[in-house]
Amino acid sequence: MHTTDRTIGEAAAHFGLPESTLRYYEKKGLLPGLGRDEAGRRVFSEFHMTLLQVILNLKRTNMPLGSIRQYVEWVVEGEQTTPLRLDMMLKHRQAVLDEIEIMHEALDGIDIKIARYEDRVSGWRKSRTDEENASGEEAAHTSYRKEVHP
Amino acid sequence: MHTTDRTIGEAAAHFGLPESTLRYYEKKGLLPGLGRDEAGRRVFSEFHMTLLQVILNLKRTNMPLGSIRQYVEWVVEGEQTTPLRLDMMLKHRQAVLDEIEIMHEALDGIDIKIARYEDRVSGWRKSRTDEENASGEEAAHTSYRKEVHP
DNA sequence: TTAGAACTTAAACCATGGTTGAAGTCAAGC
DNA sequence: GCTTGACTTCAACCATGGTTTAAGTTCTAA
Repeated sequence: MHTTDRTIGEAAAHFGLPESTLRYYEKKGLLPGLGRDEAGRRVFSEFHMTLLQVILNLKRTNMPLGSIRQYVEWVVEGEQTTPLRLDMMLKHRQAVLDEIEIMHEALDGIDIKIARYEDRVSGWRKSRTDEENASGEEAAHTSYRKEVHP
Repeated sequence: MHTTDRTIGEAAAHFGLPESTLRYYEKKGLLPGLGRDEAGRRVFSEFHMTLLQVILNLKRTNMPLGSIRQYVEWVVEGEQTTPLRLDMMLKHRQAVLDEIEIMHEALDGIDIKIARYEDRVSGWRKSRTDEENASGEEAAHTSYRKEVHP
């Protein structure tokens, strides 16, 4: 039992997670070899704290818990799994970069909406007289309303 | 019934989604006013195709269906909801940018692992004689194995 | 006119990622 | 010695985002 060991409460506070999540992660095999003290309480060693940091990095990039578990199993198996881990991380990195690019593209569509809404609102400020300035989606919307409430 | 109208099969093919997902979206209120033909089949108008494109942009940026539904309801309510929609989109855009930044930071941690694994593998190629070159995580891993299998 | 493809509904089912509740144990301070 | 807080287990529950299944209808083309 090392001085750097932590209780579940301390580990949870450190990472800003509920204790229930850490118990759940252990149950899911993400924290292999997590010890217990004489009273049966979980002991988070420095290794497990480091591992948790890695797990959270993978989670924040949307790796499913099942894949994280595979990765952790390879870590436990030792250095002979290095090529497997390297391959997994390289693929994951590319998947994350792809995902980020897709989000950027989707953001472009959202920015167009923002621009249209800002124009509309500032148009309202310029003149409250011309009530008919629908365009784009709103035109489609109007025609939809014509069809449904003719 | 317009010439640009589509069946559920055509709409699904257009967006690369299963038909079941489109039915599910309608049930969840994401496709208000979706019509039926004489035989009771869904009719996807141009408005609904445009709306679906917007829905998918929001989804690809991880907006929950419940929020998308709120947005769609505001679209149906008309132009007086423009400020609400603008506010929602601005907040969402910032949330997406934040999320992308968090992913980039997590990627940095992953890149460090990749570098370590690549070093290790190329080290193996340089000399197969020195079997003890553990560092970082692997050192922690070793000490963990000492604790668990002493 | 009959088979097959394409659609319909409602309800059940599924995976993921947790959260919550009940009932109990343990160590420390009053 | 007794309460209080921090922990334990196990099972049940939950939300999200669909997918699947069963049973039935309808258009299309040979």
